[in-house]
Amino acid sequence: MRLSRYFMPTLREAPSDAQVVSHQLMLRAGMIRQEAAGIYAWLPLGLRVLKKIEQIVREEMDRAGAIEVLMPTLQLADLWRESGRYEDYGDEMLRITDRHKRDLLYGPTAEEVITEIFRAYVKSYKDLPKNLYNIQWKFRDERRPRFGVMRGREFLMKDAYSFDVDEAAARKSYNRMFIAYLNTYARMGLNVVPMKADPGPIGGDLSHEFIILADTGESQVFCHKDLVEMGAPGDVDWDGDLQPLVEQRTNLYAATEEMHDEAAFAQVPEDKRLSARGIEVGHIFYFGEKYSKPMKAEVAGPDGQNHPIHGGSYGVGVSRLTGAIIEASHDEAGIIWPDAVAPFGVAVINLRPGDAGTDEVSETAYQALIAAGKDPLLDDSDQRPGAKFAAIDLVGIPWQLVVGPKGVADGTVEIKRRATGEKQTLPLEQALKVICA
RNA sequence: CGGAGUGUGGCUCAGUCUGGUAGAGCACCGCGUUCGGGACGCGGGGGUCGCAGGUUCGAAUCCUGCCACUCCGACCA
Repeated sequence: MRLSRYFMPTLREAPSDAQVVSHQLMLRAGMIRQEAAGIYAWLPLGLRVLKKIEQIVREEMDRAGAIEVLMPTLQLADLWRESGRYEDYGDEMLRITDRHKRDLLYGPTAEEVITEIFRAYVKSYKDLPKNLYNIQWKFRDERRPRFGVMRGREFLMKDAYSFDVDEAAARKSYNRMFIAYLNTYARMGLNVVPMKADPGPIGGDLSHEFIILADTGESQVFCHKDLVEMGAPGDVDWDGDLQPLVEQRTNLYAATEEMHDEAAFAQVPEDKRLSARGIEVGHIFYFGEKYSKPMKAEVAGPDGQNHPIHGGSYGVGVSRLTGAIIEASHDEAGIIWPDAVAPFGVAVINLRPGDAGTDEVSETAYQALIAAGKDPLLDDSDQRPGAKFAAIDLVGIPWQLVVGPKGVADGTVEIKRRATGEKQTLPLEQALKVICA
């Protein structure tokens, strides 16, 4: 992409509405524009990041055996009356009436819809297990939206739903998602810690929040240090026994403030106790027959009788992650994108557009990087060098390849790694090798 | 939903107390000098001062009502 033809409206100063750093940086980098409280338009740069995060989530869901569907944003109120949640959900649910005076709602989640779909087609235990997910916009009319896209009213969520014949089978489905989540966040360059969450009315131990550690996180969290460094399992035998991998994590102490047990935390060796700030970026739970019973999602068992299925649901806040990653990765100059989610892989900065030498070298570099699949942004804009450096630092592109008249005269370019600030002056061929390594 | 605050060009803000021709910086347009970490000079364009009433000869400014947004708290991908 050539910056001169792109739409990347960066701001020198953050709008005063924005208080948290990720929100300020997203506005300054021209990623989003607020249209109403908790409702945002995604501008080209923001959309690129959002799509990359979404794609990572999708790939890891697919790898773990989940199947993608797409459910509507608008749902029938009658379905929610059936599950008993229509009245319970309260003012957070955005209720809509169509021209026929039919009650609709903008989905805050999709247990009802997916259960309706499932029960229409699946009738036998032989068809289980199944895990269906979608990545769709949700709306929750929060009392107080804040923190930019981290607590918007409209947000993009991946929500997966598992269907199993009994609790033991549901636990296996749960474990697959548990591992898939670890892999998902690791690919985004995040340190994530699964923490025991309030299981709600169902009880049991099958509910975890996935928390990334960031100094500006909104909740206080406590955990065993080893969890942070443990890394992700990667590809595993998804049909095998995942319980040991899960227990390797759940056996170590980890809890958010609400679930914190000071006595249990005191059992953790002192040098392993970590008390930090965190942001919730995922939540998984098993809810048994909560929806299948009232909504009659049943399959025939080997005994020939119908049994309600055992369900679980698994959420990832996709739009929230854009903000959360920034909270975890930024400096005074701006955003520092992990390579996997960066809007562009590298910025080629032509310091003197119109100069035959810099134009030629920039163009050569740009074409080579396109060919290498590095998705480059060519800054061919007519601005002073300082402004260009500041803008590219701000938007957080992982690599900068700087083409200036001085370098062209000695046959070199400068490359800079955004995360470390490390600079190298090299002939173009070598610079490209370093970036493409 | 309780408490606090803010609405003035695209962005940051001054002006409001004490009513009297709407301002600055950044951004934008033109010309010139510049050009390796957010340059400088000269000239220019752009604002129903959140909305609606009211007071007044006269309202960004005072009064009333409403709306929007932000922050703190209780609740949440």
